[in-house]
Amino acid sequence: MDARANAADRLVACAGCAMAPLCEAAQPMSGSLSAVECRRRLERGQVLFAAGSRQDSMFAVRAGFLKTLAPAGGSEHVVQFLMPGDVAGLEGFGPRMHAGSAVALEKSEVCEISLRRAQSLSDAFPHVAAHLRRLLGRQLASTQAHAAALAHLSAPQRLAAFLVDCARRWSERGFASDHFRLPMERREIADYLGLTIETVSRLLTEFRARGWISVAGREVRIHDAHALRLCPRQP
Amino acid sequence: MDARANAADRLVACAGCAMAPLCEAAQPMSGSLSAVECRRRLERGQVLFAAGSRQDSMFAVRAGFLKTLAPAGGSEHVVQFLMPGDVAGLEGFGPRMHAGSAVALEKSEVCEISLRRAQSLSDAFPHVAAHLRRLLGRQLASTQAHAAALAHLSAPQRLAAFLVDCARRWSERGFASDHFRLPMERREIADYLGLTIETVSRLLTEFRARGWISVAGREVRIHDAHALRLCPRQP
DNA sequence: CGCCTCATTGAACTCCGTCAAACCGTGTGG
DNA sequence: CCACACGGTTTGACGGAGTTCAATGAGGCG
Repeated sequence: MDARANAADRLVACAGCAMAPLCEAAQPMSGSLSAVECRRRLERGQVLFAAGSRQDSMFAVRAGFLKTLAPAGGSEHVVQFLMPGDVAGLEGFGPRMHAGSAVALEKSEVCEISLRRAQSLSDAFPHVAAHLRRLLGRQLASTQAHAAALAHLSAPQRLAAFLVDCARRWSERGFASDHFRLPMERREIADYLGLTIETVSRLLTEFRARGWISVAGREVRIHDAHALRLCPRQP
Repeated sequence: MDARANAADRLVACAGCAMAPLCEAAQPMSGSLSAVECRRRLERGQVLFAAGSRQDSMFAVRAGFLKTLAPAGGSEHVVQFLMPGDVAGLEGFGPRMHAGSAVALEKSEVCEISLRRAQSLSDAFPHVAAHLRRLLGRQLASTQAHAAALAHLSAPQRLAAFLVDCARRWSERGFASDHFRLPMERREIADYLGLTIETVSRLLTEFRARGWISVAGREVRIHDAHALRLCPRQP
């Protein structure tokens, strides 16, 4: 069951992977099959890279889920959740050091590409360089949108937007658009949204009572995405 | 007076400009003096680029101050303030369209570099491509840090951190490290920090009452940066 | 089964937003 | 020059959204 799920994830991983152009560019260049130098398997809770550590690689999620954390006044804060096909470690392009860290939410597998490799591929293939810039630009735009949401949206609006966003990203990978699993704890959702676990829990039951969603543990089904999107300041 | 201030800004602009490597790379390549194709003067309130418009340039602030805005549920939200030497428009590398907009806070001047130009310079000079990646990576890291601050810090902590950050960036450009001008309105500070004007105003007087800062209109002097950094949840 | 972590629910509190009024600096026109 | 208007800022009083504290319920695993 778990193995089958991982296999299914892998199927979409390479086709829709954000790193695919790098791998394709690398194929005719060297004997290796792709730009990926090694794959790493991660157990739940295992750290892929830690804040402050030297950055010499970027990563593509091949299977499973991860979270990335940014330092915030001594503590750390969840800044994004990574699905298969997503990329981690781009923010380390700046100071050559990881500003934040990445941790597996469940048994996962990532493809590692060394920065040297990425750099030489970029230098050899302009379209790879452009692709990396696009990736960075997209991630920057989405992080800005997240900051805007934290600053301006009420708690119900934030949670509703989060659920809709999860469904969208999940369906973009070829899965059901109205049914998905939240692989992270409530605590991590709350952290990501700048709320507390209690508020998240209360709002989920609120949404369920209104018939907008079904929640069973970490399984979520969306019944009325429209209502979630229009979620007013106080539901 | 205004002219003198602008002149002073320009002096640091090129030496410390984030775009400098592009200009230096372009010099021996073509007859032009730099990578900059045109300079644009902006009046207070003038829009440099708008969300949804086609992106074909990036910009370096040469003089004055700007704000960048991200769309947030119909409205817009201030995601950063740009000082001379800062760069705007990188988030458009993704969708080839400006996700957000940029507006001048006061009479300003920016250097415009077309994306085509940036691209060809990147392809010709690997170190320019690496520099662009660094810029994007840095901006990504700082936007993540801002999101973390919005999610986790109390109102006083956010404002204190903002003041300290302004002082740091201002001093990095060679100016006084304890004395600067806030060129934006209270409304824009509040927007950036996810607060209201009233809260910002109240906290500024609070900080002043504690002797941590002096405030006279938009002029700010920091007396106790240490206290600001340690600013507890309720001051 | 017993223990642990995670999740849910309830009640009291509080920070901060909302509403409202006063204040101030600047420009404008009589 | 003064009166006035106007946008931005400050200050006060109040209420509510969301946190905090606390207790209970529900799975997961040895």
